[in-house]
Amino acid sequence: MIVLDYRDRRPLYEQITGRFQELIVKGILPKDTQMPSVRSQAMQLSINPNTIQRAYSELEREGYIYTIKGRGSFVADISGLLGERREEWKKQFMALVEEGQLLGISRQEMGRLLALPEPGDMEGKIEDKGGDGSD
Amino acid sequence: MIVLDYRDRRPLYEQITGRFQELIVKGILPKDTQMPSVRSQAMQLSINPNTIQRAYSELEREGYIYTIKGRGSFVADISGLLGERREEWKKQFMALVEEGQLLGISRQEMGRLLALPEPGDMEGKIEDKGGDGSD
DNA sequence: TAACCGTATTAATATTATTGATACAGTTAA
DNA sequence: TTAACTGTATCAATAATATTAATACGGTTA
Repeated sequence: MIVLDYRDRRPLYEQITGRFQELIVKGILPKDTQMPSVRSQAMQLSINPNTIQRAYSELEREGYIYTIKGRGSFVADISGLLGERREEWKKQFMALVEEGQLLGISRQEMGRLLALPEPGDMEGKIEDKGGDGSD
Repeated sequence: MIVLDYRDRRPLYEQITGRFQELIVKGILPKDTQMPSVRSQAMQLSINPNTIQRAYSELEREGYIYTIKGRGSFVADISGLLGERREEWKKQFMALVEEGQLLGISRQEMGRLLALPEPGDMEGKIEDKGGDGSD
């Protein structure tokens, strides 16, 4: 199910997380399927169990799997799958905040930007029958 | 003008770029002021000229200074740059905020992210006594 | 108890980032 | 031209970090 490529620049645990993400997203590993145990998977790939452990930790952090200590790890319900995107978003956000500080924009000022409701921020789900009719 | 802090986790060249950015943004180093030469600045700080060179490369890439080979490096005109950049930054920021909201991240949560103090966020090592900073 | 599960801690190692040593090239003035 | 400045490029030494492994620990189940 998993194949390692030692010509790949990426670290082993990253290859493994990527493969499992693919298998899970494609539905090949459905919700609640038990993942191979860290030891069996490690033995099968001839690497250290900790490397599998790290891959699984990542997968869990990103919401792809869940773990029951002593029992095993299982494929999570990814119908939402927002976890990964949120993490990526946070990274971007923090980077942008730092950049803004170099431009002389204080965090306080950023907070004010957050507080300002934007034009068109009024929960656009409300059907406004008196609108301009566009859309 | 520049002081190194060896207790600072950040690399030397990053400390240096940060200090100069501050000095330039605050107007202590006005437009067209000649920067200290890489060698003199290096000697003054007792570090390798290459470290200053790297800092200057960064500053130039970011538009804070310009260089004339063989003559020296000089403070660039940042009057437009800063306002322009801030506007651009705000656009990016608001766009990212909206994107985050689509991912289910509330503005309140974003505010909490802003509040987190970062490692190495303690600026203020520069002695700014209000002098004109000429040298 | 035994045989499985995941997890935490620490160390060895590989990779990358940072700084330094040195040589090269452009500008200016004597 | 030479001499004394300027920035720049290349490569090596070293510091910092990332990656993997060795090992021991605690939970679950039959």
